[in-house]
Amino acid sequence: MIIIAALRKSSRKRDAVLNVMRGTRSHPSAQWIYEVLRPEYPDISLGTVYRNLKLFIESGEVVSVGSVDGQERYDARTEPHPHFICTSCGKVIDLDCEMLSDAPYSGIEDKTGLKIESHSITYKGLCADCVQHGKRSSH
Amino acid sequence: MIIIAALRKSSRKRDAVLNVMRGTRSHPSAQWIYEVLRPEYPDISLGTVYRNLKLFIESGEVVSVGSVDGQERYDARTEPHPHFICTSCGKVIDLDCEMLSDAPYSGIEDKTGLKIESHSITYKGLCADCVQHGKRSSH
DNA sequence: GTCTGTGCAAATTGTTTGCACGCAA
DNA sequence: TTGCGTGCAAACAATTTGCACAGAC
Repeated sequence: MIIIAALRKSSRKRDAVLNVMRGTRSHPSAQWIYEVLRPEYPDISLGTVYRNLKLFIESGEVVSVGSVDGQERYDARTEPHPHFICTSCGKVIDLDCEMLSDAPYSGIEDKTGLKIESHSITYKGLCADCVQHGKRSSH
Repeated sequence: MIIIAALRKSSRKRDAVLNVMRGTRSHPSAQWIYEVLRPEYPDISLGTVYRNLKLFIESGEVVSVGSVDGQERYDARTEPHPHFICTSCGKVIDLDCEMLSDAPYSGIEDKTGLKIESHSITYKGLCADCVQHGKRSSH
């Protein structure tokens, strides 16, 4: 599928979407990418962002972090790593420290008959900024 | 907040929503709950299901498992436990085995300044049924 | 010519909300 | 009476899609 990705690709806007994804640690939404690209590509459309994100997800170059406040958030760092989501401001932060060992798959699979392909760990709470500003969890 | 929940509640339909949630292990969507309740409450509306789910989430009696195929899925078992999501049929399964220790919070919090309030572990892949029937991951 | 990527706007879909009514205190 | 729970339908918002066109080959 890397081959497929290599075959089927390249256009200025498509590349730009991937570059934005790779150049940020903010785990963006489609809307955010759209707004970042508009200055340089004034005629880009949100549909294009969505279409290309979907392609990148199929090819494995981008991964979804889940949906925050109703918007899907994406990540171009595809090695599994834990995320922290601030329930006040919606910020998504990488927690590079402490990863679940990637071994337990086989044990679980043997017992359950499942075929596990990925896993994710997500912490929720208040980010440092929101703690400082006395924000409260919006739940 | 248990007190608040105890004060503000009780209506046949509201109780019915919570009972459905507590009586299933299927991690239902609002739509699913609605369809289960309709035989007994033919005039119940989807809005009521959503409104009451939101209340239960605020009171902590129900928790969201995340969104699967565009629909939010809920769980009345609120103690943290890992989930498996089948990327072919959308089934959500409890993995009672193997839970991340709940200790690491303080270590992470000290280093990062975050206030962690919850965490979740989610595995994705194919469930036993879909493996057997040769289904493929829809990604 | 064909094929692919795109803008645009319309359609779709899950969820929320405004309003009026009905019931219980 | 006041207040809360609800049905209903409209509103909303994120995402998808149909269509016509542009540009690469």
